[in-house]
Amino acid sequence: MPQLNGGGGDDLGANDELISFKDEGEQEEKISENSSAERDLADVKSSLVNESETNQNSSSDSEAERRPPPRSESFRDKSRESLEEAAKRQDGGLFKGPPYPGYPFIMIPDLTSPYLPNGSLSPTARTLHIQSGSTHYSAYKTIEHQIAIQYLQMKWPLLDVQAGSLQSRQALKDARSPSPAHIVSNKVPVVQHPHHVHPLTPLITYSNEHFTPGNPPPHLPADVDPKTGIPRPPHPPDISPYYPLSPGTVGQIPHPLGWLVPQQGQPVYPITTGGFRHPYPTALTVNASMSSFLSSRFPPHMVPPHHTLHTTGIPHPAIVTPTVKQESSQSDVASLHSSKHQDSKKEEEKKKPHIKKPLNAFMLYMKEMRAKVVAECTLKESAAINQILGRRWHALSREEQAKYYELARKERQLHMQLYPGWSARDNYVGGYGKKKKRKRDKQPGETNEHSECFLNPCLSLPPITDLSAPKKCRARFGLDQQNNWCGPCSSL
DNA sequence: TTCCCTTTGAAGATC
DNA sequence: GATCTTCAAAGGGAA
Repeated sequence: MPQLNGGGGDDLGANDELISFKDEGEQEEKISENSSAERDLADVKSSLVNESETNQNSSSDSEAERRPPPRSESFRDKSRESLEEAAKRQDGGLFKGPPYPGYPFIMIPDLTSPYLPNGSLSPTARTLHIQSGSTHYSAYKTIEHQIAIQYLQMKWPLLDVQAGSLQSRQALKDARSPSPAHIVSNKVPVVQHPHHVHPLTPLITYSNEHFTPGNPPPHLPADVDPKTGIPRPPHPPDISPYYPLSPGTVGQIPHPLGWLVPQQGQPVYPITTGGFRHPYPTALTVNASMSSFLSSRFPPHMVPPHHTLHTTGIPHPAIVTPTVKQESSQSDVASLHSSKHQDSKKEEEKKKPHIKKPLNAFMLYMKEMRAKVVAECTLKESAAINQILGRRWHALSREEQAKYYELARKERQLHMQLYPGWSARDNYVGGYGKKKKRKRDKQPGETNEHSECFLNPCLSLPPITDLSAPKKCRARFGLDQQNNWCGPCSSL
């Protein structure tokens, strides 16, 4: 793992971000070997975390020591080189692989949520089933599969997938099959953490609808983009469980990390350039090299105002056009009472898309795990859920967290590629120092009336003693578990 | 309708 | 460099 290299290679590039790990020591390792329930493990780990936090000063394995030295090389320049190289390969008709091997850019909706409705991990989510077979695909899909294969090989060396082989391609295809038949033969289990879904498992997020074995998309040869030569199927009305695109709104290119948000179906970043129309809006996605390649050829500032939209004209969730309040005759009144400067400023603000910040590791983790926590618990309030997720985050192993840090790093990298001039400051409402919302300041050592709150019955996590709002117990336990409320809450 | 809550991490601003 | 502030997601709840 990168964070364990201690200044070694930086292939994964996440070692500069692993900061939240606590000294869990060998004890945790032993505990991890114990295959007891995840909740118990989380409980112990969380306890260890708390303990280590209190003894942080005495710990020789400080965060600073774990944190590898920052990268000396300009990551941006490095990535740009990779992108250019990838672009050249694409010009040649084939590109061997993405510069960011962490992106398969293929989605399987039915695997993106590995948890059963009751919150348990589904068997199919633990094992990637590969089935042999034969079929023929277009050259485009072959490229996509090669990318996926290479990605799989890199991420899961134990996965017996060979690029270029019909078998592997078919395996990939069949892995997306909704049919239980794909479980029958040539199963290739993927090593995963015993008590957590491999964060990258959802990367194999094919759309079974598009790649049903033996059912090649009939629309493939029907529509070919005259510019790119890439088959461009019409957008089936029921094609996307993620993108509420109307028929004909083809071309939205989901974010490579869209698998992380399968339920919301929100690709994080749009391709701000036009001209590229993807034949598989949901099943196959363009990789970072492709998107960045396009972005590099058509930088955002060269894109007319419609760059806040996809080529389809569908605004991307990552770009939120500032909502302009519809004031009746407001324009007339405003024009009378405001200066031209103010008008122009407002217009700029209106036109300026709101490019959201890239998600950090924890945000990515939250997006993936929120549904599970909601399913496991009866909680509904996000504040309470986030508390649980925060504790679970600390309970994650280093390796598991490292995956999210790596993804977050790629998020930032891609974001930087797509929006070179963007700054987090752009999203500051009212500028720095002018709080948009005032947060409640916690006084250190502040005792709260919720210290009576005890073990969370949902997650078996250590007691949470920093509850501060009267609605905490209600949020945490729900109305149907008022017997677990603390005294003050019960008396409310 | 808008903001708060709540979490962690990243990034910018300030001292 | 340390500290502070804001924002990113989420959705119920409060104002």
